[in-house]
Amino acid sequence: MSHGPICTRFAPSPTGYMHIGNLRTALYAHLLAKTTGGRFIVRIEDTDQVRLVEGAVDVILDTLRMTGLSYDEGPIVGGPNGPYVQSERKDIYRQYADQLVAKGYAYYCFCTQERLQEMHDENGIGGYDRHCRDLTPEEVQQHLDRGEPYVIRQKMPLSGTTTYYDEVFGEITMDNAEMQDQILLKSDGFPTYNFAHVVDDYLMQVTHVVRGSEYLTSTPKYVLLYDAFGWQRPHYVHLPLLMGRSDDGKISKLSKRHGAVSFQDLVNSGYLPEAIVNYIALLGWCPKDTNREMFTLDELRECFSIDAISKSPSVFDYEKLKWFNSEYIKQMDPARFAAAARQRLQDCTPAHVDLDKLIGLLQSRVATLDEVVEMSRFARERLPLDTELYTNKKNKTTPELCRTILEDVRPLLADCAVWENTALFELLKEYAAATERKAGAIMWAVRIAVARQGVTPGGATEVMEVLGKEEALGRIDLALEELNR
RNA sequence: GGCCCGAUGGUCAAGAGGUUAAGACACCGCCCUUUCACGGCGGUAUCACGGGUUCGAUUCCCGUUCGGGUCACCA
Repeated sequence: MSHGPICTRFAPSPTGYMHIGNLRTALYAHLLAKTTGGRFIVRIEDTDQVRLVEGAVDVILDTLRMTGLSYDEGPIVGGPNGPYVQSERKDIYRQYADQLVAKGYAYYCFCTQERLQEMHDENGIGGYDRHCRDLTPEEVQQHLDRGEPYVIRQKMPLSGTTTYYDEVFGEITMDNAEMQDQILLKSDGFPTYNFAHVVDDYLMQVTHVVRGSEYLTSTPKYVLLYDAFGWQRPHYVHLPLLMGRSDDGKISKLSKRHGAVSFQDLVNSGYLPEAIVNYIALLGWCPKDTNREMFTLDELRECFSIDAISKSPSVFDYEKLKWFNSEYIKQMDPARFAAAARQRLQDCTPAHVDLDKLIGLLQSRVATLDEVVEMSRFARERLPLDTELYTNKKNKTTPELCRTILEDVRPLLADCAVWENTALFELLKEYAAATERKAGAIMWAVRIAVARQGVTPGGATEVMEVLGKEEALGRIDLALEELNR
């Protein structure tokens, strides 16, 4: 591939949340650097003063910390080529923009925003007529003397083509005539992304630019900038986009309208960072020579490679994420799961409920931590019960049969000295044997009566144990009352 | 609309000039079982279309179609 150590960067703008597509970009950039023992840099691209969001940098850094995407240089930790926040590098960009103007690769533009607006067509697709491209130095000076606001634009070649090589997509060629004289330095003195990232990537010695493929067609403009400065172009690694399907079935770049698309959203609804990382790693990349799907970050660092990155976009599938998450929950250290579950349950669970037992039943049955709450509703309240639930084809139960069973079993349970799963199980089995009834039928009747919901975490005796003797018996009484009505 | 990119089941995907075209999720069925879940076994379903090149194309080339991206003082 390439010679010398690889250096990649993750350069998000602080929007206040970490989009899952951005996280995948960060992951790949991190992996590419780390598989080869290279450097990974984090740089904050906050040149849009209008869209600044308070605390947004923390969101980014917290996400990287939670996912384990460690970086060698970046905000707070610093590094040899800092600062790593673009708003703190304002002077640097101006200096390089001036250099470009002096070399004839950029020029001052004094056109008003109103004038620019007028050139946009009905679809808002604009063009700039290069009105100021050929202003004489005297004219420029006159405007400047009048104190008029200005921007600095890149002077694109008017003919010919520009070609660059992308590590994923191969050779990309664009007609120079397609490229606008894009703005490098805005009238507020801040650079645009188009300019700032080129300067920074050069100064920070980034060797591989990893980013989404939405930049595929604007990259020729950036390589022209490298050429103008006389800098060596970096390697480009454009990633296939992450897509979402909206209600009308249309597929497009994953965005908020597709649901929870930020890392924080997913974590808040009970997804584990490890599961999220594992899933998104496989969206657009596939390990060589293996069918394996479960990967820790360390394992990914060992087998990641650019040539296994796919070219075609992939649709984000919440079902598959859920599956990964359930696998990770099952593998979770029980104590850690218990802590997470307890946090969600303790405030809404009545005192008579054996929370530890309940949590123990839950771990192998939930796909997300949030499901812990929904799945234990039965323990929290006496749900409205449809008598038809007593009817079960397989166990051949009917409401009438269940009533008989419950009447029989109620005194036996009341006499039960040790209110514990195994003892209760034995008791009910003895009763089944004595009456020559199917154990399944007994269990069904009892489970429905005490849980009052069709799907429960655990069987009849486990449910009873969780509820405690008093509540369980109370519910059997209630069930009998309802069945005798 | 111009330009750029892409196309293997519903989704993620492996694959290769000759294969019974892997695997995973989802779905369906069966088994296990104390319900549910877990687990086990099995099943339905894919190479967008048309031309070439070739003994042979899903794989290579061209076109079409479809999908996506992009054309900002946003990144």
